[in-house]
Amino acid sequence: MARKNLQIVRSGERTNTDGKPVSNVILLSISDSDYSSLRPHLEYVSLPNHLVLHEAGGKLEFAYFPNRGLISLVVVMKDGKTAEAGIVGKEGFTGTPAAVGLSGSPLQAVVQIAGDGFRVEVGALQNSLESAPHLQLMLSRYAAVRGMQVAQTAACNRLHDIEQRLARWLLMTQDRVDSGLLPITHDFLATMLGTDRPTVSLAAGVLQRKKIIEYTRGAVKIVNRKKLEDSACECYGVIQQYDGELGLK
Amino acid sequence: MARKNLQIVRSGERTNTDGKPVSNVILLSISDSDYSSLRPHLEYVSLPNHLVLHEAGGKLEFAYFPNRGLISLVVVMKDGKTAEAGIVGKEGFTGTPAAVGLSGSPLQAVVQIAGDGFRVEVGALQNSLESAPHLQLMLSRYAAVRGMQVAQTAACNRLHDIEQRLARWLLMTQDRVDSGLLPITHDFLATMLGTDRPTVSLAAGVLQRKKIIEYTRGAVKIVNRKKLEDSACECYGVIQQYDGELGLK
DNA sequence: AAGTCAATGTAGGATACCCTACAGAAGCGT
DNA sequence: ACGCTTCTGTAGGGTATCCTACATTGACTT
Repeated sequence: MARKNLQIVRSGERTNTDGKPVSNVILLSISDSDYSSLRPHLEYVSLPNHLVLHEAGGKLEFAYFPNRGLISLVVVMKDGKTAEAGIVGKEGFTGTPAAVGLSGSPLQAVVQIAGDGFRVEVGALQNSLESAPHLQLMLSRYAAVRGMQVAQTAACNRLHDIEQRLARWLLMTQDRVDSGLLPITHDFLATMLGTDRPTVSLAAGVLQRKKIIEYTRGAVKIVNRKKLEDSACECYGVIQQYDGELGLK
Repeated sequence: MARKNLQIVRSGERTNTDGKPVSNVILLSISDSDYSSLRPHLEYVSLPNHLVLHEAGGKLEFAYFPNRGLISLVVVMKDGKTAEAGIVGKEGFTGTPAAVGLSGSPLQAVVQIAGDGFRVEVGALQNSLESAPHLQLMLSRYAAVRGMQVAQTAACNRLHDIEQRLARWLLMTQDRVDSGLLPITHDFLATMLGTDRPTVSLAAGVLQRKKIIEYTRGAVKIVNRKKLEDSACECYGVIQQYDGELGLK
């Protein structure tokens, strides 16, 4: 059983200059030389619940590479309505526009499930990229894959009902946090799914009565993953497939 | 008034090896050296109505750089339902995944308004990119901007009603075809907007009675662009703004 | 001029969802 | 134990839109 520690040792193979271990998949996957050019600029940060990393429509200051936890990318309308356009876990990073020299983003980046990670100033990232072609490619590639996922989400938002979309969201989230217990309220699910809280409670109630999930105040537990996949729309499979193309999963 | 021709002369400054003039904005904006590495591979193609350039979920064979006309990127569900995730005119190109070394795309690319343009084999494009860093950057940047537009669309699909979305679509389309007369049927609008044909006819009828558009069989004419902008949701403005960040418009 | 096909007009029922409101329950601090 | 806040349960009316079906119109063919 002591062998289990092997994995922990591996994830500690890379650290930032403060000695904080890296488990972000992109940072682990790039070449040594590319990583070393970025490493001096990696600032370890904790990512507490509901922290807003970037305001919708604002200038990008930092790119974030999560180690753990989940960041949601949310479109915020003028009337306050919201809908999620993408989620980022340890397999990705936020601030994709910065990776191609753009300075703003219409998306709000908000911590949906607490965790930690590293942040880099956009300017420092862009400097590093000039001498780090492999990193450049990995970031562009991740951005392209997430673009496809967002496209699928766009159609899903239009064509599928709340129960399917809720199931899809839970599955995607579980994939990114490696846990069947998701600390999330109905209210925040409503923000993500672009609906209101009672509608979420209704849909969650249905899934709970089917013994697929269980939930209490502020946490959803996935009880029967198999059935949850059956409840989700095909969009989950499509998105998962293009995740796989990254070779990150 | 003869000076107006200047623009036409400019758009004829670049040609492919067959002497076909280029008016695709990306191809016109890149450096001479980058263009010359791509030029031998540019095959002139006409883009007739409803031609499918790429099937949803298939391998990418060609990237397309439109001169004129409009290409829609459409998500197709298993049950045949569809929703548009993005549109490409002369300001862009299709095949964004190919630009970062990926081979597939979940999106169907279909000609929505006839035109013409150039296509390049994905392999040839990827070869050219290695020695064309500026092109590489422009393609990645366009992909990133379109990603933001898709994100806005995703939220719009969830939060805004059919009349607003129809208005937005008409505005975005007019921006890309430089014409107030759009050859498009209600049926295809339904495919784009992720709804059914009667719903489109209803919404179009409302706009027509308000003297904002006029339509006959297979064509929509924008009569009052100002009012059309008032009818659209804020998403149009957001998308337009990020178009501007490219400096392409 | 008739025939054919594609595009649009329209209707009526079904339904999912939105919106608001309020009640109950669980956690948290004092 | 108490009060306060947050979270969830639930209801009921209103509405957009979906779905199906059918009529009508326009364009093009023969």
